[in-house]
Amino acid sequence: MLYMAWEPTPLEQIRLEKLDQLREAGVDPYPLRAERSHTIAEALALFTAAENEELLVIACGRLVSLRDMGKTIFAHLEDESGRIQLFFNRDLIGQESHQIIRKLIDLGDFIQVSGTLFRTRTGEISVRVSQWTLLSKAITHLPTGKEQEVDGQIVRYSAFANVEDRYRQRYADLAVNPQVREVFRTRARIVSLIRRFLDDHGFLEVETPIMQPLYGGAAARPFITHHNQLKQDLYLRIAFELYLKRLLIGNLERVYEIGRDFRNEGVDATHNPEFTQMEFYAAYWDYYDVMAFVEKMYAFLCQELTGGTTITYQGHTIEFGQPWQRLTLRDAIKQYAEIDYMDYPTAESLAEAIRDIGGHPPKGATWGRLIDKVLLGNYVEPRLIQPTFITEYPRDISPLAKGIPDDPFHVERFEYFIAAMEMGNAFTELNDPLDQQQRFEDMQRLYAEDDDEAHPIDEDYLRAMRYGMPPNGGFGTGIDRVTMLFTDNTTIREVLLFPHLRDRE
RNA sequence: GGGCCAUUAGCUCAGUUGGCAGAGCAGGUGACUUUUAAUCACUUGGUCGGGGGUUCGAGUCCCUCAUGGCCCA
Repeated sequence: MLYMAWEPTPLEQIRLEKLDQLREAGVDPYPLRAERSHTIAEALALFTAAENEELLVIACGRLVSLRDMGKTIFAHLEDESGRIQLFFNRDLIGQESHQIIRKLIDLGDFIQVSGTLFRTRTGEISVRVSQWTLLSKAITHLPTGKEQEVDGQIVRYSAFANVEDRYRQRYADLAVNPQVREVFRTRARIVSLIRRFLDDHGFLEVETPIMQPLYGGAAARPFITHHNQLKQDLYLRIAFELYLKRLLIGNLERVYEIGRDFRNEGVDATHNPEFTQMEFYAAYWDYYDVMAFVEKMYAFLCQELTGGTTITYQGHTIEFGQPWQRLTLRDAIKQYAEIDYMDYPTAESLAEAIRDIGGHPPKGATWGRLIDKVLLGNYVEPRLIQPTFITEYPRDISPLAKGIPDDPFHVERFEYFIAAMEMGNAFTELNDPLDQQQRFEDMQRLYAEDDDEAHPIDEDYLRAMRYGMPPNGGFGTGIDRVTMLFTDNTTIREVLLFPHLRDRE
């Protein structure tokens, strides 16, 4: 991001003058320490329980409304837990202090107040402020207008809604839009629940290199960086797969990692250059075991997050309370595109069949790529609203998955779909080192050097495999998309705190 | 990569066939002894995203660039 030198706006100029006046009045606008006895939610709960007008609280937070009535001033203070009304009276806090609030305190300032709780005439629980301190003066006013609470709902009359500005200044977005804070609380819960679920099932959390001498494990272009002292180019990882499977060779039976992947591709509603991935691998599982486990994991997530077995996503009710639909890729395409791709065993004939149904096959696409990107992506994926496993994928786009016996075309791989989004990918992992070597060599023949599917051959991975890898099932899923699903968001930017945007001058 | 849409005050937005750039909130000054979008009076605030063009005259029409959004590949 490009940072312009700061030129105070006229509004900021006024706040800067107030800052000087505060200092002249002996008020430190940025004191070292604060004190708090209760969060606002705690204070409200205590008072609601006992209606005790002796209860003294010290609360801290941001001023979100200010109504100067003359001798008395009403305000609302917000902390992360909630908001409470403040009642300032000149006779209680003294004339000078009263005057400072009226003249030098603004919306957005952080303050600390102490006082007892009471109900106003209209019944709102409020702090009868006896002392207050400025904790931090805001120079720039927050981008919000007035708001009120109606039946527990906060109604805004001038919300901060410009998408671009919200992402570029997420701090301001978070400060004024509580529902945005809630999305990121949910995201944190999802990560924590997934971690708990895996830990409870005997998985070991590990960390593998983000900067790698070779990249692999997915079809994507990497970012390249350079180590100066070692004079070595390094790739930011596009997947964790090849490192996690090395650990199975090392007799660790169940491992997982939650972390950042980096893919040098377009930026759109579902793609950010860096995103959060979870992958796990379990020895002695096949991809049927993985399917059963994933169903359980989602049922657990849904139960913990919602208390039930369903969520609503963009008006659709998504059900996690029963086994998911399972459909082979071939049957799914027969059903939704009315093509049996086994009738068209070459890329050329399949491309022709796709054109016949009005599709647009990209030039030079392999057989597997046509099935995956065109038939699955355009005809099947948009129809898969309820959780669905699509199984048995073409071999030429799945070099790390084990083949299906007596089927030269397919491998034991599934992807799963929820709400028409591709959510993740899994295989019965290939553990035959010689077959793996053959697959890598086939990929090099099939795909040009600059193709996403083309990868350098990882000789160290093949060496590792020759020591013996237990049969295993592996799984990967995007945490960002899981978060989109459970927070009912349609763009990845809404679930990333700081989504990537172009520089702006 | 292609198409469409958007960009106007700090925020949210109007702005007619091309004819003096507006509103609400925020801000400022003042009034007000418990208000709830407090209210009332007065009031400040603009490189109309940048650049170029057409025109007597452009927020408005044309070209171009930037950023963002949506759709397609």
